[in-house]
Amino acid sequence: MREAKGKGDGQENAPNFIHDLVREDVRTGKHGGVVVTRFPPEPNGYLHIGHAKSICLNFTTAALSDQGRCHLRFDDTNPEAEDVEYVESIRQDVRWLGFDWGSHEYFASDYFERLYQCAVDLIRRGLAYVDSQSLAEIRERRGDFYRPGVNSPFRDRSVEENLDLFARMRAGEFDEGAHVLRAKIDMASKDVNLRDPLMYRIRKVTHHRTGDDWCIYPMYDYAHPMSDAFEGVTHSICTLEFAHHNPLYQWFVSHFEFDPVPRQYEFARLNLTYTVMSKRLLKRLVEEGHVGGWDDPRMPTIAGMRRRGYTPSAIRRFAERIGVSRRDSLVDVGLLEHALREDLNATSPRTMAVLRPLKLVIENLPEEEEIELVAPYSPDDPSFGSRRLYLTRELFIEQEDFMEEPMKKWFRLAPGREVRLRYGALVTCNEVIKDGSGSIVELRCTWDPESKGGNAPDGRKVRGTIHWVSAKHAVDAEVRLYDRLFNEENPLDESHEGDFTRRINPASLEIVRGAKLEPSLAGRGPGERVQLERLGYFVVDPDSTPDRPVYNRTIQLKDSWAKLAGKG
RNA sequence: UCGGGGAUCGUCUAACGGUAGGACUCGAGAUUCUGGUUCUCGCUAUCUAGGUUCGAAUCCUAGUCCCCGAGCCA
Repeated sequence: MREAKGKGDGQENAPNFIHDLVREDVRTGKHGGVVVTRFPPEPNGYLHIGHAKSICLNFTTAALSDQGRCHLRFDDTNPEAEDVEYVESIRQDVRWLGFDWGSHEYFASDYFERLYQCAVDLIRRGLAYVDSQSLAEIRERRGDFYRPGVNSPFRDRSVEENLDLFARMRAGEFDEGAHVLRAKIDMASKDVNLRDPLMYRIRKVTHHRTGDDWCIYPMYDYAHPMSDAFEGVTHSICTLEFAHHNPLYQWFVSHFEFDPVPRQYEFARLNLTYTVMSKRLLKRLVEEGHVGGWDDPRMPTIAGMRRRGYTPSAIRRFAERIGVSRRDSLVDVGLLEHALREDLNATSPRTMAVLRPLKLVIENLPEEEEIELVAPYSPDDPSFGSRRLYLTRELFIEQEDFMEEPMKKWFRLAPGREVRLRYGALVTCNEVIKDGSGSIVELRCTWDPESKGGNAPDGRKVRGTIHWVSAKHAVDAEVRLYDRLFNEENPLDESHEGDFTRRINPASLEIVRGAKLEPSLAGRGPGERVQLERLGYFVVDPDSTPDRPVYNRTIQLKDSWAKLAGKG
């Protein structure tokens, strides 16, 4: 696969405070100049473009040092929400984006025994205790933003009793909710996360990897920093909502002799216009049938974008261009689309297809004649090669490319007007045939045989060039035209009426069944990308078969005519 | 009523006491067998009010607004 070269893709000095800071650490030789990062998804859903930003950041940050590496770690500490189904999809998505974690694939669940032993160690040192309050009591005694918490009556249990209780929790002697293990920090802390946070809870649930080996499971706040430390992570990068956990993160890792001691850094998560990014909301779109699934081409999931025809390098370049900072932002999806077009423009072969066919008959071309033409796949790069087209008496052109009463600045076909059939010939429209109801069904034209191939023989100016296919050679196809999923920049804006699903764009998918493809488009397999000239970039959908090709519109070309026409 | 984070063109993001720059968008033009691409030019910003300084987006003071935080979720 060709890649757009030149501007971007790792070469630019992208704005990124994490990179700045890590470069400084490398320069000063911190951790021996080595940088270890990790991408830590919970296997409970599909990855989306927001995760892509994080993946790019983690991998490119690690690449800042020669011996740097980025781990893929599944944060699977909550068996109730997680499933192996997601593990493979996550691997596939990260790989597809172009990143390689080598042998460094880990699961928090692989650390359960070690985490348990570390917890025992904390108990021995009087830094953790078993609390036997009910959930409601714990919540009540935690206090709130304005009032400090109150110590649990179980806070001062002896080490022996704690050890015994914790062992029996593990052994399955207690019901869910009977006890929890808590870190003994400070119930009066202004930071509610430090008010004796829970480390373990009892869950008699089968884990997707450890089965029924465990009935106590560590909490994120404990498992995450420890996992980072076990793996030798140096820079633990996460989104801003975890900033409050940083003191706790440090508390845990500082109580053991880790080298290096990992440190957490936070950045602002990605928000994009005209979509939603939360797993919960995306799940609703799927479950309520607003879209066809997690890989629906309208979804901002990696799987959806892949099916839509996005390229990994466009996503990477986008991630790099938007930069990394600590401010909340809502990135214009136009930035993503620009990166996409930039890549597709450089890599897609040009072909022709007609979405809404209008028959055009060349009266001075005999029925049996087939004029063979060679058309390049790229207007400016011969290495793309070429394919054959056939000019015949009956052709299809786009309904939109004919206007019976042309408005001003109309360059396309109209009665008495001459246009160029792309790589074909110059044709002039003589007559418009209509059916009983007055709709145009056919155009009668003549062609200038001197213009074969599309060149004006005498250098005469022909402003309009339109796409076409030979009726005899055309292949029928289904084409799915996708547009943005929501009508509003921010579907979650509270000033709107009702639920966010009310902002779904009813025209986000239009299925065109009678599209006519040029022959070269028929044999292409799922994932192949092309430009349909003047229409946009398209990709073959997995639903496609040799007899029944299905193309998805990835994105339209920029259209300055639409802009002009729109202004009246 | 608490704690933490953050405010720079329409959008994203630089400038770290010394010319507010880049990308996207938008506008004008050139080129063009895609009203595409490419090229040229242009418009648009430091949250507010004070202060320090020869000089402030940057430092100080006081405000304002936004985001996050009280799961046995991550």
